[in-house]
Amino acid sequence: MKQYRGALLDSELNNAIMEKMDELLAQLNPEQQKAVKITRGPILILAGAGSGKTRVITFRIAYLIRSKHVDPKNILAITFTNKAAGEMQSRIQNLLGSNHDVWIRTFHSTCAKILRGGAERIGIKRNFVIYDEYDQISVVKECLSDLEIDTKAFSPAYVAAVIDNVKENLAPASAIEDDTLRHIYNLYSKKLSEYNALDFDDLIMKVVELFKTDRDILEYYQNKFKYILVDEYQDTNRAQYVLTKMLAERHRNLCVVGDDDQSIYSWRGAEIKNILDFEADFPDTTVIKLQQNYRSTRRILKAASAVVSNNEYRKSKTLWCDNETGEKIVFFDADDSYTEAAYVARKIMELRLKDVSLGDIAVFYRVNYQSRLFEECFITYRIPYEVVGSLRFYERAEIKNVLAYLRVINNPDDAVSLKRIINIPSRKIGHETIEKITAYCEKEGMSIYEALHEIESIKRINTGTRKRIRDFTKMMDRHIKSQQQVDIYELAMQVVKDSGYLSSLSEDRTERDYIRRKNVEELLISMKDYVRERPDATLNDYLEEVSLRSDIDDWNESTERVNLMTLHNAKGLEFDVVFITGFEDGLIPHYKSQKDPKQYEEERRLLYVGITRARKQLYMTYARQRDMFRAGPSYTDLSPFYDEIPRDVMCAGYSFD
DNA sequence: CAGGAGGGGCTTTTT
DNA sequence: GCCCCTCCTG
Repeated sequence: MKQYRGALLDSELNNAIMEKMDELLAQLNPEQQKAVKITRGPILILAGAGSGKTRVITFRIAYLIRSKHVDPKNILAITFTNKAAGEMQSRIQNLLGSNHDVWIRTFHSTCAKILRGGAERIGIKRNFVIYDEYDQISVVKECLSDLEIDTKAFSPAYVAAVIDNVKENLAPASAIEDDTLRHIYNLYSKKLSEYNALDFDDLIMKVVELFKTDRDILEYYQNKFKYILVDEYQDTNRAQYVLTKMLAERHRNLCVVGDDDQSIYSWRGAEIKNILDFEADFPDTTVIKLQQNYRSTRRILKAASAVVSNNEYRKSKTLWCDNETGEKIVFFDADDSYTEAAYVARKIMELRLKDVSLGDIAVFYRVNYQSRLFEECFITYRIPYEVVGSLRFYERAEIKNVLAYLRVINNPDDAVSLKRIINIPSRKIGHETIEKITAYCEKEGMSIYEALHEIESIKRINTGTRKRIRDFTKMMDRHIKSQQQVDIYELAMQVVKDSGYLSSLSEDRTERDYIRRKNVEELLISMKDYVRERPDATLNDYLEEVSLRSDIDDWNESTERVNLMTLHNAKGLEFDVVFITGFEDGLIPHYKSQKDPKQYEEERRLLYVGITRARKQLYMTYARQRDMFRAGPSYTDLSPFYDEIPRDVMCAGYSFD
């Protein structure tokens, strides 16, 4: 009887869900419906800007679960940022009205999670640390100095780029033709494994390695992920492509979504050919093109299409729309960058009087340092603003210092972090001492942290220094022990107090130190929140999350503030009013991208991305003079892309005085 | 041997 | 403008 009632309720519930699903599907155009309903086999969804992509993806996942009764555990959805993942997570939750176990993650966090489970299989310890680009540069510098290579001949940044390139393409070290670079690469790899650290690209590469080494693990994930969806497919690199292919091989229910016109990460190894060649890779692919734009006015769309149509290397498609004609694009030709900023500020004041919400306005620029002028100007005009990016919170020195302490506690082999904090605050343990310890490590084949415990056996260190090292080591050992007993917030609190770091920041009276202290406090508060939200999380979990967090993730959309960000950060977002600033030759396109035609086309796509973010009104500004930091003001030329925008959708902005 | 002071260098975009 | 490296001082 009971069972019968249950079944009845279930079927009622099901009917309600099916009705709701039908209702949802009715909101979609025929192409979008196809994109939701074709669930089997490989599918390529070419989703033009503003074509309702996010909606299609979320409906698709809801449809799989509700209408096709797919277990949420069997779905993997890959997004470009954690923020996009979080948004998708909550949208699906809203659609389904309950929690679900769909894996919605970035490539990097997916891989980190897989490695936490099976890394030991390929000789990586479970508590590995993830190195960001600055940590990576530190290791490269160590390598260069160990090998006595002049940093002028091989700049650390260049070497890091070579290393990334090799890994992004899953190439073996032997593929590096230059002997010196190959040696550096090998030493770099050796150091990372000694430090029990992985860099960003390792996360992907090591998972591929793991899958090749252990068929059982691969099969486990192949069976787990019966349905795979990859968003922003145009921005995947070779390693990510191989990984995706491995995972999808068994069930072949792979849906990739992207827009070749919005591929803007080739410099990070992204291969636009992954999306262009998808049909060749999977011959039975269903191709769906979403070409109706629901976002922008006709004029904005016309400008965007005209610009991008100058690219050779693309799948041909035409975006169209039913939307309003809209206002003309306003182009403002400023005498210099200060006038440009003032123009933007005064326009924003004007918009504000017309009841445009500040949160619906965005200012885009090509490079982060352009934000400074706008910030200064907005402060004088009392315009609330928020900078997304630039000085990233987790990359600030004081934040990295605190995290470095925690990283060492979590993984004492992490030499980069250990060297970072051993003399912060000053304990009078300097370079010379570190050098001696490192030499000892080499000889004895141990980690620095181990060597610190044998400090008495290391020669030529004076007694005072020895004592200070003993004190430091004892303190760290204490924290390593107490790690299990207290939560992350408590631990961090103890560490910043015990190490003297917090008081070292409090002693100084400069404005900067005050800001630093505030930042550390902010970090501690965020840890408290983290502990409250995820009481079971380990220190390792926390550090991983922080390493993979980008700052667009923390950005809060609904605030009443003007949004300032780079064109790259603007991807995936939309605003009523958009300002594209610095519309100059050398910035858009960036001067470093002018020689290579492929890169030049990418700059055009970047502009395309910027233009298509605007719903109602677009402003573009150009400064005839711009301060190139030290060299004083220099004269600029208008962007060559200016001529690609049809004259009839544009008009000149006026100056205010 | 640590750490401050001063000079040279360079800055695209970021998971 | 700022950061990093090097050299010199204490």
